[in-house]
Amino acid sequence: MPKENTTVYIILGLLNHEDLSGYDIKKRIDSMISYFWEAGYGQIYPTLARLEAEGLVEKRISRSSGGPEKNLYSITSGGKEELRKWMSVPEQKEYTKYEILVKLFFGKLASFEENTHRLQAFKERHVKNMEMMEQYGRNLQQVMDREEDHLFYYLTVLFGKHIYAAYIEWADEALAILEDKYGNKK
Amino acid sequence: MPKENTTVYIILGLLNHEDLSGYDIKKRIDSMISYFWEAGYGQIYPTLARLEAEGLVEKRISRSSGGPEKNLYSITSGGKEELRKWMSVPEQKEYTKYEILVKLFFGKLASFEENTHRLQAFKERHVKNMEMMEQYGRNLQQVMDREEDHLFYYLTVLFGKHIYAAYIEWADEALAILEDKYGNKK
DNA sequence: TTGCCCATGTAATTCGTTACATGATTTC
DNA sequence: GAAATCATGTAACGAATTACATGGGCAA
Repeated sequence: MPKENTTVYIILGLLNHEDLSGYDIKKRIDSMISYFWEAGYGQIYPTLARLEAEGLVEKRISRSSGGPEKNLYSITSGGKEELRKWMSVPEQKEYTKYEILVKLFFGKLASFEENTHRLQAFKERHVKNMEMMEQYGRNLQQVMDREEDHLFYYLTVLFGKHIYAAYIEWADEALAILEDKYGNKK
Repeated sequence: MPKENTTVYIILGLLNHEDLSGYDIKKRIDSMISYFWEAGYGQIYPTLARLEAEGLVEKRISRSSGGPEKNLYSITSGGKEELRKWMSVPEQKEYTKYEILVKLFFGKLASFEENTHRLQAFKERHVKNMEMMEQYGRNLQQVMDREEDHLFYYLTVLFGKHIYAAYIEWADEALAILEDKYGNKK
C-alpha cells in the first residue's frame, strides 16, 4: 500500500498532541488506532529518524523518572505545516483484505466443517473486538466533554462498533445458510 | 502484508475452475473478488511466471478467435495439491486500513466542513458499492443452484452488503453527531 | 484517425512484517 | 532470581502499487 505514507501522519498527529518516544507512539497506536491502522516498531523507529532528518520532528533525550533513557520527539512548525496540509487533502485510501473471504469464495474445495470452523473463529474473534470497542466507548463517553479530541476518538470507536457488528451478523447469516444446505438434518 | 501470499491462491483457485490468461484473471478478480482482495497486473503476471517455474501451472499459447495472442494457463496436479493444502489451513489474515478514520481521528485539526465532506464522500462511495453488491446478489440468486460455487460466491456478496451497510450507517451517525456539535443552528 | 479495449510484461519504489539483537528496570 | 515491561533499533524479505513500455484489433 504505497504512495503517501499514512503512518507518517499518524506519528505527526500524535506528536502534535504531546511529546512522545517511539515506544510511546507504538502504545498509543496499539490502544487507540490499531483497529483501523496498524504500525510496528520496524516502521515507527525508521520513520521517526526520517522525520527528524527532514526537520519535521525534533529529538531530545530524556532520563526523567528513574527509568531507562528515552528519545522524546516533538513536532516542529514544519511538521505541523505538513500535517495540516495532509489533513486538508480529501483523498481517502482504503485497503481491506480478508483472507477468510478468499477461502470462503473457494469454499467448494473445503469440507463443510472447514468452512464453518473458519466462520466460527472469525465470529469469535470479532465478538471479542466488539466487546473491546464497547468498553472503550463507555470509557470515552465519561470524558467526552473534557477535550475536543475525545469526540473524534469516539467517532472512530463508533466505526469499530458498526464494523464488528456487521462482521458478526454476516458470520451468523453465512453459518445459517451453510447449515441449511450441508448440515446434518437428523 | 507479507508471509504466505494470498494472491497466489486466488490465481490457483481461479485456474482450478477454468483455464485463463493473466488478463482474464485480472478481470475475474476485478469483478468478483476485488472488494475483499485486490490484485494488479504488476502482481499477476510475475506471479504466473513464478507459478509456472514451480510447476504449479502450465502455459500454452492460444490464438483462437481472431483476437491477439493469449497465454492460457492451466493448473497442474501439483498446483491443485498446493491449493488444497492452503484451503485446509485455518489461518485467516485480515488487513484493514482506513485513511478516513485516521483523518477523522485527528479531526480537531480540520474544519467542520472538511470533516463532513470527507464523511459524505465516504458515504456516497459506499452507497454505490452497496448498489453494486445488491445487483450482483440478485444476479447470483437467479443462478444459485446451477453450480455449487455460486453459493460460496453469494456468501462473499453477503459480506459486502453487510460491510457497506455498516459503512453507510456509521457515516450517517457520525455526520449527525458532528452536525449536532458544530453545525449551524439557525 | 482517434480512442478504446485486448493483451503482456518490466522496473522502481514503497510499505510493511518479521526476526534478530541488546540491555536496563521493575515486579513477583 | 525469573519474568515482564520498558526502550531502541537493524536487516532481510515480501507484498503491492505505480508508472512505463509496447503493440494489435475494432468501432465511431
